[in-house]
Amino acid sequence: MGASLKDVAARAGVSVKTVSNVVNGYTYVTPHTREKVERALAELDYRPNLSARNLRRGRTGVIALALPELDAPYFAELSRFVIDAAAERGWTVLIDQTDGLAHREREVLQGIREQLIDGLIFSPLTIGREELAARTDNTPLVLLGERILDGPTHHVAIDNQRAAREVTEHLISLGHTRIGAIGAQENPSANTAHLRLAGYREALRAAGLPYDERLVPPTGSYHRADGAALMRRLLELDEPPQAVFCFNDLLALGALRTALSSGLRVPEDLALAGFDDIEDGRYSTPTLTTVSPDKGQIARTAVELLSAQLGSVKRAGRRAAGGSEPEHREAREVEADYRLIVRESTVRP
Amino acid sequence: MGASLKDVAARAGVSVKTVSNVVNGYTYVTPHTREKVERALAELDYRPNLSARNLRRGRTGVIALALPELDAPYFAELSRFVIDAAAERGWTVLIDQTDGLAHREREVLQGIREQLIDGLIFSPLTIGREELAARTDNTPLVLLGERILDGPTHHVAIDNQRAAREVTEHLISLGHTRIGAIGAQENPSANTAHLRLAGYREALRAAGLPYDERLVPPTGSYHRADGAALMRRLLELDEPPQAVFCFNDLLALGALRTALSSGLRVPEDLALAGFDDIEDGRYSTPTLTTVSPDKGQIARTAVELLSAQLGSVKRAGRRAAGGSEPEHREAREVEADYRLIVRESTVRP
DNA sequence: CAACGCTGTTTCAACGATGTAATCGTATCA
DNA sequence: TGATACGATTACATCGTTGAAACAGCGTTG
Repeated sequence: MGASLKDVAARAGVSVKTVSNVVNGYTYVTPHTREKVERALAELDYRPNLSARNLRRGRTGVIALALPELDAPYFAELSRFVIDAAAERGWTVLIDQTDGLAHREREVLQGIREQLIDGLIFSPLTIGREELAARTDNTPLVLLGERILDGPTHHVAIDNQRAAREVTEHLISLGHTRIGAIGAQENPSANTAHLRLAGYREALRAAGLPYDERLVPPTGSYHRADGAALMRRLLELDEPPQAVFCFNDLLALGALRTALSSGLRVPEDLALAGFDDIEDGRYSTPTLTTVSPDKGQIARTAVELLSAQLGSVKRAGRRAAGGSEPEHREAREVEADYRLIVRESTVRP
Repeated sequence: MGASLKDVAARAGVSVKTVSNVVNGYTYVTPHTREKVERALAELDYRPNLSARNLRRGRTGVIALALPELDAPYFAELSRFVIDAAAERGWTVLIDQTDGLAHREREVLQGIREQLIDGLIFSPLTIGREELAARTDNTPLVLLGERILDGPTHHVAIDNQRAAREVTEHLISLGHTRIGAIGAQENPSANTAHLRLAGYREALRAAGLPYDERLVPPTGSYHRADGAALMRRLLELDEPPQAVFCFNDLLALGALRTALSSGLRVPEDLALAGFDDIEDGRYSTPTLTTVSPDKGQIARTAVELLSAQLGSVKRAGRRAAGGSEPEHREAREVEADYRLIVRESTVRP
């Protein structure tokens, strides 16, 4: 397979290092030599051996993106943006699926792939503050979507609470007074769920509406099936809700399915709103009112934050003997943009 | 950062190689030594440096999965299965998005990541037989979904033509005589599209129905938007179809959206069928009749085929001097299972 | 008891690339 | 003309790991 620097050097009649210099754009090389080398490079179709280069340089050019499930559309869409943003910096992305399992998330944090990756973008589901603090691995890290406070960790997220509040206010503005929510979670580490719930309650309170627990059935996960099941429970109530805010679009699509097959008209009999703005929601019937986070911005920002950390990490080589104190750059919390998008599921055009 | 074998060896008071032996489960190590070493390993939290290991072994433990778009649900779902199957073998998956662009697909084939990956699973969209034959890189390769004949390439696919025929037969069996198809492609390399079209025509012919080109508008891509647009064109015909077979579920969901918002009832006024069985189609209203390829089987088979090739590739080391003839194991074509799943979009329950 | 064959461990070299320092050649200047 | 500076190239060590081979110790065997 691939030719090595040695092969190229032999062919060009120069030393290995000179070839290396040409490859790396070192300044002091005679045009004549450079040309010879470049011809040899081309003839042998030289490709640097990344393992070797990484071993020497202490960098791999690969970052990991750890997320719960690749087949949840939100994450699939986000991944695409992350991969694109990483590609712009010449990085390759490797994907780790945690399935939202605590032990898998812990493994990711502890750096299963430590030696293979330069950095980690992590969208946690169940991991909490303590686990994060207990992290010993010091691969640069950027968290997505979770606002885990007072940690020394960079993260990117939208203001979930405010967004949730706006959705709920929108439902209230339509005249609904009995508004349900699907997606509350009992796991105390499920930050996102808590924030969205808080936003929902805030809006109710501000409007002087009561908070009725029966309208907020908890769930463990956020798939269509959960949305469908929870909606069924809501419809069984003596006094079902007139509107429901689902904490993500998958839940909303599941709920929509239940509602429609129960003979309800949406939005006439029941208004439905989601969160995430996945593509499905733009083609469902009715189309889905939702919160649209700027996924491109989130991805780009995450990659930038990673890049910044990478810059300040000293080259591998021999680790500074004894120096074990973790670097304490302060964590940057970046707030990404979002928009409330009103569609047919809450307002007939 | 990470401790190296050297550090561990020093701590345990043995040679580096002995530590390596313990790490790699070499048999002949005294329980006593082993224990000492293991303690040191644990104390220093040793993790092998993969770059170094790979450099030495000529393997990286990473395979690439190249596909058009991660955010198309079919590919997202498939990716999850591939990642899982790879994980069982201790491999990590790196994802390459080609966007179905010919030049990106060519790059993938020529091995952009050559030095980073041990193997490639590739789901091409536009690449044809010639490009495949022109491939110089000899990283083990498995193709997905495309039946590119007489190439020396392993591949996994379902029998697209037969499946398409069955879908069409199903529509015919419902009594429809004017059946459209959405998803035909003009690009001669778009094998899958041609096979599905062939299956469709085969069914028509067998039933003695005429093939009407106007009912089969071509498209360049397979997104919801395309399905929606093409459906609009079909509905504008003097004599619109009574049933439409869409070559994938995204097209079908787009078409469904157009049909419903045009006031048609599905399936009463228009029957719709898709292909791929993505989760969206199980929660749409109506739910979607579709062909369900066994994605798990496809993924596992692809990984197995790759594994088999890897086994027979000689360790890196110095490439056999001069020996440049490509190995000619014959290509294995594996046919994966699928099922026709009839749902509400063709038959009211 | 010498030769042999095990087990257990070590030494050495090598994978391919690159940083450091040394070297060589030529032009410049006092 | 000899010292000096600098441009261009090279030798060497090194990153962390592992295969090959050597070696040491000890029990067997003819």
